[in-house]
Amino acid sequence: MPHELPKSYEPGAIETRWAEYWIKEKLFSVPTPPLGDTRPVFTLLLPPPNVTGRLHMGHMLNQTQMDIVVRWHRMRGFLALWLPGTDHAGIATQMMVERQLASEGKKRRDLGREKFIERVWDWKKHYGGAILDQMKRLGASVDWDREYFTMDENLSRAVREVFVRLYEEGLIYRGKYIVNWCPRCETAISDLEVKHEEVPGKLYEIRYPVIGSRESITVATTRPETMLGDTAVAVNEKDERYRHLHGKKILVPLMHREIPIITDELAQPEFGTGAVKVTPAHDPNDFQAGLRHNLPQIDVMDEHAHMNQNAGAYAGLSRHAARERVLADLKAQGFLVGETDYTIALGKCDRCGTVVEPRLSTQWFIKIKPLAKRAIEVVESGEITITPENYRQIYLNWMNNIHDWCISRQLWWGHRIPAWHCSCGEIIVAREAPAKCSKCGSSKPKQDTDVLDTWFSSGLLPFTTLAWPEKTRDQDVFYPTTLLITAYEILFFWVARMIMFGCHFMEGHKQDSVMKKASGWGAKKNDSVPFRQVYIHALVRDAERQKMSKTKGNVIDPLDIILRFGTDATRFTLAAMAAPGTDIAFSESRTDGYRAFANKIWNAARFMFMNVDRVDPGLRPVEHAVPTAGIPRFQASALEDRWILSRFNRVTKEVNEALATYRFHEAANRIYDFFWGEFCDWYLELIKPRLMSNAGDEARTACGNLVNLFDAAVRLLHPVMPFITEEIWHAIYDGKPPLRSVALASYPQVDEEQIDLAAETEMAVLQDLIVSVRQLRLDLKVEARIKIPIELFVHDAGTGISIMQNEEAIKRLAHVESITNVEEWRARQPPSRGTTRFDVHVVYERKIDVAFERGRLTKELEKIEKETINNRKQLGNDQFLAKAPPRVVEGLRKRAEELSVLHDKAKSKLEELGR
RNA sequence: AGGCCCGUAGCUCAGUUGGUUAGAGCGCUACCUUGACACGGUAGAGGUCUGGGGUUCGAGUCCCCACGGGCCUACCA
Repeated sequence: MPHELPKSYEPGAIETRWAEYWIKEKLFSVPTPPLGDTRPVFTLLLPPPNVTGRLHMGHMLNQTQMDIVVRWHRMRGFLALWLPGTDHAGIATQMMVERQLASEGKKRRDLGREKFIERVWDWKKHYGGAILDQMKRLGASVDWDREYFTMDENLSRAVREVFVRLYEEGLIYRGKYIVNWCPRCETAISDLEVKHEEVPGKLYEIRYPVIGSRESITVATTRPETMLGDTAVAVNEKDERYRHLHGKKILVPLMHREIPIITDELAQPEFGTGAVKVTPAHDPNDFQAGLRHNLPQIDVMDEHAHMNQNAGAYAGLSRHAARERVLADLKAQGFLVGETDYTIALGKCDRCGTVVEPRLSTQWFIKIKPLAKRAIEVVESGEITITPENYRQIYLNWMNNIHDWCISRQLWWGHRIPAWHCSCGEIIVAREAPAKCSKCGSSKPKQDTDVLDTWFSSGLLPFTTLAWPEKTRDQDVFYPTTLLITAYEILFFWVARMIMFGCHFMEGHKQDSVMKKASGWGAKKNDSVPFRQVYIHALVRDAERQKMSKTKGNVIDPLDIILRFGTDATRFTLAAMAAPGTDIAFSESRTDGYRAFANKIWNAARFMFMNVDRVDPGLRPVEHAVPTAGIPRFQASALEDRWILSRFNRVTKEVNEALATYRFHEAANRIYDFFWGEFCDWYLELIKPRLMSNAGDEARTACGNLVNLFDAAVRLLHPVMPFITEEIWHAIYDGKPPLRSVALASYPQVDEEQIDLAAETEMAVLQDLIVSVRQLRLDLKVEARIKIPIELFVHDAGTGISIMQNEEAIKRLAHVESITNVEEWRARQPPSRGTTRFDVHVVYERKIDVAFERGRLTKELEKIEKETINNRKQLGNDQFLAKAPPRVVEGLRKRAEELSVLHDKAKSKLEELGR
């Protein structure tokens, strides 16, 4: 038998099968389009997950949204390129391999740099692909032929090129500054990689004796151990209390070092004692003050944050131990004069949680202001739009306060800085290793040992993945990328840096003008931007709204959810909950509900096939390879046909609009309501008699409509639920589809001609009637099997005709034996119901529950009266009539009439009961 | 310190520019194995939209304050 679908919906088997098929068939591979191609183009760069990563809910949400958008564009005829790849993740990957080594009792230095890097590549080969394999399970429609890794040779070459150019332009410099240092990772990290945490601490007051006087000056500090490196004490010039001490010298307790008292704005009279110790080698503010006053920089710690020989007697102690010892000694010698509780914003390494140490060291930096300038302009001018809009301001605020970016890392794994140091002191920055020093001619310049911050290379991806610095056809077509969908967390890390680099290195770039225009970007002036739109997605929290974290143990594993409910249901959940700007509290009950939705679709399909196979086994939908409006071959004769066709078109319109504005939840909900609430609940029920009919072509036509409608609905849903729709779509064509995948079929578009307001209104009245009778039946506790007669009064001829024409449907769906037209008063006899269009009375011998019915009616009447009061108040208000739009006033007037009718009915029925 | 977001039915969430009667899923209640589906069908109960002011003809929606919850940015010791 054709069209066979298993009896029950089992997502697991279906999904793995299609996921493999899509990859095997290279369905989503996009070859370079030829010159003269006029198609619209859509490019999306996958935010590269870490090679060390495992799929989490954030990825899942991110990828679901991207896949929806990409599939939608592809089905609308766009040349849709989605570029996948992974990030080499310097610190994380190095940590991973170091851990592996540790289990063998080895350290990275035992192996040496080269061997270590070999190990990392080994590791990458074995475990690095995990997250991409997981992506494949999600059905992500990426172009696997273009998969990249940030350490690939071509991308590495581009990184060197960028570094050299920036250096030559004076935008990269090297210098000795205070940087954030992670003593565990043994590397510098950028400001962004430091996470601040408020912890209770103490503010210590230490007395420094003034030389040549009996006086002393008291400073406040949260880090007493750094006093060992103090080279001054600062007071504010305006502070009268210390005026007499200007120019005096003081003695650093414990170290017996003479240091000056300086006047500097660093010291604020209101805070603490108004005097502050200055430790240029251990605090960024003090560092700046030190430069202003030409103070010595005494570094008292080593790279592990242990005290060094400059710390005198404290050498060898950890910073924590040193603090204890220093405090004890100060106390013993009478220098510690106070300690108060104080909340400290402690900086910790984002990666490993170790307390970061501000450390004086020589690093490479990017002078960021010149790059930021253009990155601000393109957002301000709207060349790049950011959704939701509040992130635009956040971006601009950050950009306007940006600091230079430390890009060197003391790691082994990463892009090694293309600078060579000669013994003569010369530094040669070059694309390839120089044979000899350009200054002294020495033949052995050594390459800088540092590597670049991982974000340095990922910031280049929008163009380096398109062959930059070469100029290629791909670049002309696919750059700028169209959209970036990502998490707020990396707005600064990544998004901002891509914008800066893109605007800088792609300046003057022009996208293929025909394709640009076809894609809808004709009005955009700037093609140097890395993307035209940014969509920031929500954070996925657990059902209790808590942020998921490993330490809390509340992490929801998407693969586990997928295993239990299917990928389609999981995707649908995330889409349906993804209202822009709001976090998602993921709840399994929702996913469970959407699995039921998938099951509903499944069974509706089985029902369709059952009928098709009986009526016309060769029946196939009209092929829709090219975008067509509405459902052209749908033969709308009966009311329900016109109605469902209209509803389909309306929903199609809404879904397309929702997707265009990233309102994923709206798109998902529209489809859900349509498919279940309208198509299954009403349409299928209404056409059952015709499907079963033996008369002429009736069943054949009904089947034809059904198949064409179902096919269109499947295409409408496909971007959100790719697997079940693929399965059913192939089944519709009995395994011999006109295209290799529904993903290549066209996306439904609205045909305004097929929107039929009259049919929708007429249908609504019928639904009201059927529901009214059903309500009465339940109120009267009529047994389900029993059919009952109803008596009806209609208020207008149109309704009368409509009810007559659809008599059989009413009888069947409301379980009615006969319909008799009666006078109004009779139709209002309890038990009855009514709307402004009709009154219906149910003929049933059993007495109604008078008390219950009275209660119900009283409640109804109250509601009507309440609304009536409100309604009259408004209509009686001249201001309202004068100022409100006519549409609203008209609506209220119409409602007033309805209310009066409804009021009379309820009232008279109540009186009826009273008798 | 500055900024952002949230508080709507028992639970999880919608509610685009302020406009008529505030919605969905899950859960709950009653009835139903009607020939696709019990992962189902039919109907129902359940909300003074956190509280208090204000703007407006009109506020869940805009403004202010308070309370509660979350997040981000920041070099004040």
